[in-house]
Amino acid sequence: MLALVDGNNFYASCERVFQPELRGRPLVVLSNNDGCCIARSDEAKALGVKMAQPLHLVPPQVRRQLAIRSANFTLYGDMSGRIVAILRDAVPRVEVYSIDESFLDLTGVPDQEAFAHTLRQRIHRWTGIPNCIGIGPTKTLAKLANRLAKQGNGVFCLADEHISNPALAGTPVGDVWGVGPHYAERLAGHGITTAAQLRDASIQDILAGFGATLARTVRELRGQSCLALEDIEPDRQQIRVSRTFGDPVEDRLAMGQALATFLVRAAEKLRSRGLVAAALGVFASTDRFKSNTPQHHPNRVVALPRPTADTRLLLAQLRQILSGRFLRAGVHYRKAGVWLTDLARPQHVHGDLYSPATVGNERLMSTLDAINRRFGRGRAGFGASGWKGAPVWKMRQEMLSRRYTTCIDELPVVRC
DNA sequence: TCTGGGGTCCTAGGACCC
DNA sequence: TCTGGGGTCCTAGGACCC
Repeated sequence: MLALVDGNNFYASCERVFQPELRGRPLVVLSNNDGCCIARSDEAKALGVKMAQPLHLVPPQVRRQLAIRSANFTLYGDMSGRIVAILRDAVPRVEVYSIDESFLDLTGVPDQEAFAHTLRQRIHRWTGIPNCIGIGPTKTLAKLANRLAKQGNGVFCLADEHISNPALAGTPVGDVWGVGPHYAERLAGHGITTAAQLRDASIQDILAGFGATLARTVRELRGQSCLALEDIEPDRQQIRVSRTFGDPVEDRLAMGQALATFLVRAAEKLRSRGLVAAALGVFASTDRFKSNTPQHHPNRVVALPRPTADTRLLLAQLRQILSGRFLRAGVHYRKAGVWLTDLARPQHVHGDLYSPATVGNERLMSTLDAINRRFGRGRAGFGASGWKGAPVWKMRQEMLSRRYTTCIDELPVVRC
C-alpha cells in the first residue's frame, strides 16, 4: 500500500504559518510577476477564485476581500524540506513527487490508518502545515484517496475491498490523476464521466482511442500497480530557467543580461545535480496577449562542442547566439529563458580518443558555488549578468512576504 | 494596466537504412 | 500492366502533472 501526503493549499498555508493574521481570511498566492492565482485558501475558493486565474480577471468585489501575496518560493521550498524530513523519519521509502506531495511506501506498517492520522498530526504540529493523507494500493488510487481525505477527516483509505465502492462513482473523471480537461471532454463523448466508469472501461478501447498513458491509468484504478514508487530520483533530462518581465524589454543589452542571469542559474542547478549538458536552448517572446503589437518568438538550440557544466563556456555560447539575428531591433520582449538539455553524468559521457569527454574548470565552478552557498545566491557572479543596481527586466513582486526560515535578517520575531 | 514556471511521457510522421 | 517489407531514429506536437 502507498500513501500520498499532500499539504493543503500549500503555498497559502506556508504564508499563514508566519502571518497568523491571514488565518481564516480568503488568501491567494500569485504566480511569478504577480500574474495568476496559483494557491487559494479554502475561503478564497469559496469566493469563486479559480486555479491559475489571472488576478486582473477576478471580479473587483471579490478581489477587495482577498489577502494577496506574491510567490515566495524560497519559503515554500524550505517548508517542503521540513515536511520531507518528517516523512523520511517515519518510513524508509519516500518519493518526493512535488513541492507539496510525497508518496510513502507503507509496507510493514501494521495499522496504516492510525499511522496516517499520527503522521498527519505530527506534520501539522511540527511545521504548522495542515495536510491530508490518502492511502491506496496504487499511486492513482492513493491520489484519489487523498482527494477524498480532503473532503473528510484528513485521512482516507481506498483498500482493495473498497475500490468498487461508491467513492469512485462519485468522483468526476476529470479529478482522476492523469485525466486532464481535454481527455475528460473526450471521455464524456464516450459516456465516461466518473472514475468508476473509467475503471470499468475496456482497456482496448482506451488504448486505441487515448493511448498507453490513459490505459495505464485504467489499470491503476483497478488496483494493478503500473507506476512504481521512485524513491531514487532519476536524473533530470532538462533544466530550464525562464521569466516573464515586469515590463517589456526592448534593449539588447538588458535582454542579454537577463538571459545570462537565467543561464548562470541554470548552470548552478546543473552542477548541483552533478550533471553536464550537451546542448543549450535560448528563447524569447513578445506579449502574446497584445496581438496588435509586432510579435516575435525566437528560439534556438545549439549543440555544445563538448558537454560541460562550466558557466563561462555556456555564456560564450549564449553570446554567440545573441550576436546573430536572434533578437529584432525595436521589438518589445516580455519573456525569455534558457534551457539545458542532453544532460548526462560526466562519467557516462563518451569522448573521442584524442580529447577529454567533457570540458570546463570544475574547481573554479565548485569554488564559485561554495561562495554563493555560504554568502547567498548571486554574491559572486558574472559580468554578463549585469551588476548596476536592479535590472530593468526584473519581475513584479509587490506583495512578497519575508524569508522567515532562510534569511537571518528576516526571522520572525516573537514578543511576550 | 494586469495573463507563471518547470517538468515528463507518448505518438505520429518523416527520413533513412537494408 | 507492373512499384516490398521491416526496422530505427529523430522531431514536433499534444497531453498530462504540480
